[in-house]
Amino acid sequence: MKNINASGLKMTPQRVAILEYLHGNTDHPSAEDIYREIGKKYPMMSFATVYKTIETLKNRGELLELTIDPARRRYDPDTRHHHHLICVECKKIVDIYEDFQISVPEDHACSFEMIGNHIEFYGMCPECKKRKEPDLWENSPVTSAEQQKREGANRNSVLPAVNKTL
Amino acid sequence: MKNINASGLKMTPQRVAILEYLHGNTDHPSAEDIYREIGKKYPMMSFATVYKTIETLKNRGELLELTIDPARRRYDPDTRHHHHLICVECKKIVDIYEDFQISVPEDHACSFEMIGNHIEFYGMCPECKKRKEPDLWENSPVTSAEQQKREGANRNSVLPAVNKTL
DNA sequence: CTATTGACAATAATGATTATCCTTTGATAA
DNA sequence: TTATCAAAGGATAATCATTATTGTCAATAG
Ligand SMILES: [Mn+2]
Ligand SMILES: [Mn+2]
Ligand SMILES: [Zn+2]
Ligand SMILES: [Zn+2]
Repeated sequence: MKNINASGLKMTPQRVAILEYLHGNTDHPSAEDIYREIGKKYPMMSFATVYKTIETLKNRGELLELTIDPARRRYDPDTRHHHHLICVECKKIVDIYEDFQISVPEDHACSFEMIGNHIEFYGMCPECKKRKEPDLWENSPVTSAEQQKREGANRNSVLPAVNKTL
Repeated sequence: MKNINASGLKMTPQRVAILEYLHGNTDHPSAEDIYREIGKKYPMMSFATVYKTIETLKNRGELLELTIDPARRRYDPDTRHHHHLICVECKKIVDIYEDFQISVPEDHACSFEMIGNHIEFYGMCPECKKRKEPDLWENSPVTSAEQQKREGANRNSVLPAVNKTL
């Protein structure tokens, strides 16, 4: 995501805003995250413009599309090779820059020509861990509202497969 | 995915058909793949039934939802912990059962409680490799139709991020 | 036999993403 | 500076996958 005004693409206020928002951002935002955040400063911005700019940046190799969340695509302005640790509860994503030297043995690779890899780590962030702890210490039954919320969060879970992958 | 009629869930012709299709299947099919295939034998089957059955199986822990393909969800009846190797060209997915013993060092894990991980390997399958080779040996310019097709395939690529991840 | 329940099909609704269409604007050079 | 024009933006319609709703039916309990 280097410099704000890279060569070759026409700079517009909208693009500057998106690039500024993305620059150094480690939140792995969705298209809507980008749209919503920038909308605060530039309410006239169209959602279509966000999508089109994302597409442009992807094609230029300046933005990665993460396929971690089944509900929506997330984007990563850090195009260096790295991995991700995802909170199965709140869906927070943190970068992992370890180099894991993994490689598939020839005999298991089905003659594929290897290009790369990406590891998704699943876990629970400290905040979510704390938020769930109380249940273990309370003997009061959860209210139906709380239960509802919890089930809902689970149903829309970013990582349904993940919980089972363990 | 064990026995067709596991305890607890009512067996119906539709479910039997889906379970039979899924049993031992290593294609990681999408909901539509399942619907289309089963439709050959049972044309009266509803798409909604496929989705509901998928949901049921997921909840029972007998089916994993893969978030590998940004365009659609894919399902895996093999719930054992394993990884996947994906052809960036044709999107074929093959299972990798190696145990990679990877773990994030404490100081990089942001105090997350680790739950699991999943590795996506990217590569090109032998068939796709062969299908692309000719270009290297031909000096004839590609036709606009061929070019179009190639770009189209790239635009809709299952793994746009992947090519860049390298 | 009748009520209950779970599953089905049909179909509507949602939500994210993409496409279309017309207007505006940034960059270039006369 | 101004004319030019392709690129970019905005509004909005269309798609596509997925989810929700509704009425019907069949198996089963009582
Ligand atoms: Mn990242
Ligand atoms: Mn698999
Ligand atoms: Zn969390
Ligand atoms: Zn292939």
